[in-house]
Amino acid sequence: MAAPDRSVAKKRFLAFLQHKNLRITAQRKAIVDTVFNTEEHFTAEQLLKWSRQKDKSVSRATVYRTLPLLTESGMVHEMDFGKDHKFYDPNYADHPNHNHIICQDCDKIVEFESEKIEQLEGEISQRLGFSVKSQRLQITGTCEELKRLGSCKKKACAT
Amino acid sequence: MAAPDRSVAKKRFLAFLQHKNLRITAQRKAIVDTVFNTEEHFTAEQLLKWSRQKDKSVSRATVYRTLPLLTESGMVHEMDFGKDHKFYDPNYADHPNHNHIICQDCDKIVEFESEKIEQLEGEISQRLGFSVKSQRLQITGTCEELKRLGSCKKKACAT
DNA sequence: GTGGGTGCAAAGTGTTTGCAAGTGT
DNA sequence: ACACTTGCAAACACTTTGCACCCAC
Repeated sequence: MAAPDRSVAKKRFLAFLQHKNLRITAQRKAIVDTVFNTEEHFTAEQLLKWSRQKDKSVSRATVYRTLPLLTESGMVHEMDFGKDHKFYDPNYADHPNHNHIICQDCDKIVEFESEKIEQLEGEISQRLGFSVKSQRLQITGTCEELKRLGSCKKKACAT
Repeated sequence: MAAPDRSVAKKRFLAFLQHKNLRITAQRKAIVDTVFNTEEHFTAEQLLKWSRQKDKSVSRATVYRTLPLLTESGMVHEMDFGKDHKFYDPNYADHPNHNHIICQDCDKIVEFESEKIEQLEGEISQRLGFSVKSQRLQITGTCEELKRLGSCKKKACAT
């Protein structure tokens, strides 16, 4: 449930592989299935764990070698919040310009889109003599839960 | 030249140290002088190099141990653009809410402030149930030089 | 059959830390 | 004096890579 048109993104990625004469191996299949079956942001390590549940032969190296392909294809976005590991976001096929807000306590990440902000970004970049290639607005804050309860549910659950 | 009120930031930082019962050693002095004598963004490694020009006894470890103090004091901001190392920005004493745009080729970083964006950020965060603690808008793009010449001056010079 | 792909373990990279000696206050 | 600091090098965490075998096309 709650599965948007992820299958489209998946197909696009497989096409991307073929187009580059890259092979669709069992390991890549497991990784790709995993990526496009979740709507959550994930880390390399999580992806490894999840993929291994589908195919135990998936190695860490293959995950790390596949991740750049996923981002290169545009189907997945790499996000660096300054934490020790990067997060990957499989929702870029549908929403290529969304932004993120992350709770400083529980790492909860919420996505949002704002045309106004996009527009402002464009104006400012132009004024400064840049062409925008990508943008990311990261807001760090405390989510309501944290404010009210002193900490977030998610923190307790996040293993 | 082009030295704003950096001396103020420096004094504030030294006061911050005293307030925490931390000592003003020769090494810290060299590091702090370096930080507040530049208006450029720098990396840990650059800071080490520059500081050593003032005091050869400054070690990498001390730089890495001092950096968190600088950011904790609020006088310096840590920025993670997803590159392999972090950048530090000594301009936050004056402009606590500025944003950055970085050239994907030459790493040139330009700062800008935008009240409108700040305002939008506040609105959006509230709607999503967050309280903003800090925000950073990072735009990655190509600077005019890169577009016109195929690469940036700065890249050639950056050693 | 062949060129790309894989797992493994070793190597890298930026950053952190344990320790014994040193030093501001 | 005492607690904070330091440099050094070893340790870390995440990611990348060399290599010999493997397999999708």
